[in-house]
Amino acid sequence: MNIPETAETYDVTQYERPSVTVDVVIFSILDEQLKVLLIKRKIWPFEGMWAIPGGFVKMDESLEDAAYRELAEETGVTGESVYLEQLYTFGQPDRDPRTRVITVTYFALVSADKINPQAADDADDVGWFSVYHLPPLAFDHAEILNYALTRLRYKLEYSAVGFQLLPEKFTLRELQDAYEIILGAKLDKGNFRSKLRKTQVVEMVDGYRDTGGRPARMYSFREDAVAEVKTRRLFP
Amino acid sequence: MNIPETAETYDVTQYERPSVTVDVVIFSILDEQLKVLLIKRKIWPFEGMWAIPGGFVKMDESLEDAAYRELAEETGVTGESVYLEQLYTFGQPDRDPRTRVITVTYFALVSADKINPQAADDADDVGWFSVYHLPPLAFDHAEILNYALTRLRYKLEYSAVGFQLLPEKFTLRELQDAYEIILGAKLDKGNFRSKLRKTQVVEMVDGYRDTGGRPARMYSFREDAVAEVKTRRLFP
DNA sequence: ACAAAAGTGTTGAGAGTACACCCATGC
DNA sequence: GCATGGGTGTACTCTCAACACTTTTGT
Repeated sequence: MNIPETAETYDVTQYERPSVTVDVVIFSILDEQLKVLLIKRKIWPFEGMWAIPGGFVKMDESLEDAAYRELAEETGVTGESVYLEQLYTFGQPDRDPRTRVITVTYFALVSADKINPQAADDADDVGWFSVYHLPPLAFDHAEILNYALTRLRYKLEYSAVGFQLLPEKFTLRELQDAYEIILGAKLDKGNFRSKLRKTQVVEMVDGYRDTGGRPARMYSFREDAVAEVKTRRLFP
Repeated sequence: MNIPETAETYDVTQYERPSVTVDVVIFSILDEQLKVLLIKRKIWPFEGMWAIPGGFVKMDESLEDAAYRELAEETGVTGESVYLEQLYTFGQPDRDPRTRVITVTYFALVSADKINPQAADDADDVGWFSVYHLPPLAFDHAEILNYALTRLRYKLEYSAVGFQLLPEKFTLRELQDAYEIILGAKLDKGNFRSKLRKTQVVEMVDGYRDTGGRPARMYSFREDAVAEVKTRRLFP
């Protein structure tokens, strides 16, 4: 071709097109561990290996709709009761041996009590894995998962997305446990609670949870709360 | 079709594919203002309107390579002397009237002294616009630009990307000016400098710049510096 | 000497952190 | 009573932010 390389001068429909998929890294807290949902591939390539759930974007659906669709197909969770955020787009030319596939990845936080396991076609082919004990993954999915985990931890530190992993009502200890599980570090109980009070992101609701000792008050997340903290500036 | 909706069971090559483009929001500081590079469209749709530079992703190049290519085509700037970061992927089904086009957007920071204007084909069709006085933009490019600006400001507050907008050697006043221009706020000279000293991201180099008063020492960015600040946590 | 811009120091308020202490329940 | 876990308070340290001050040049 001796037409200048300014793309826009071509007929857009003539271009060779890559495939586009949406992959969703679904996190939840199960058995006191941060887990991620994986599905076992049944076909070539990477047959029999575990992979992040995903699928092709339909021509008339938005990327976000496609992500919600994948989420619903695998967990049975629908609507706005989940946190869903676009993560990154991976597009190395050789990441899929079949053809050029560009994948737009999302990450989702789902509370364990909302998951509907029978939604998935076949139990044997769907599994929740601890993020610390992952099987070998298909494609570049290990890289994607690693990226998602980094983002989750980062996000957790300056916003209140952690609540999305808990049921409607929870105790402060349960909330702190969730944070400790994800961050992989112990937090100070007193400081955790005092800051929580100052930010006013939770409110006390009726009911107590029986534990080994004194019963714990139940709390719920305040929808109207400003759930972001002012970021510490590098330069003042 | 009565095959289950699990995408992977189909032949991947049979799927109808969207077009994929890469758009690059290129920022620089010119005339003491934060400016963005736009190009005037010559063809339908949005003929004659200004747009963010971009083009189709070739089948054998990575997304990042495509972004670097666009950057080089419009500014003449090549290699690692620019800051380039993936921003977000926009894919509303109706964002381009011609066909389904999914665009992976990047944002770039280029120092004014590196820009090579004659690289662009035609001067009339390329322009630097203040981010505060933008013309109407094609497609959803206003939304993209707005998103890029938010990210730039955000990024600036907790990392040292601001240096990418300055020449190799600069005075601390020039650095502070750059920050003030982008953030749209006055900063305290003393605090700016003392924090800069603590973070050790710049080092004094030979030479002085003549100003109205006492000559200013020249500084340069330290490549080995840790240019990220610990983010303030929502919960301790 | 004075203006102009570079460059440094001080100080009070508020955030971060470690840790100790009190409270309510079951056995 | 005592073990267990819930819940609060205190005191020290460090960062943040406003502002005053000193230094070096040109005219």
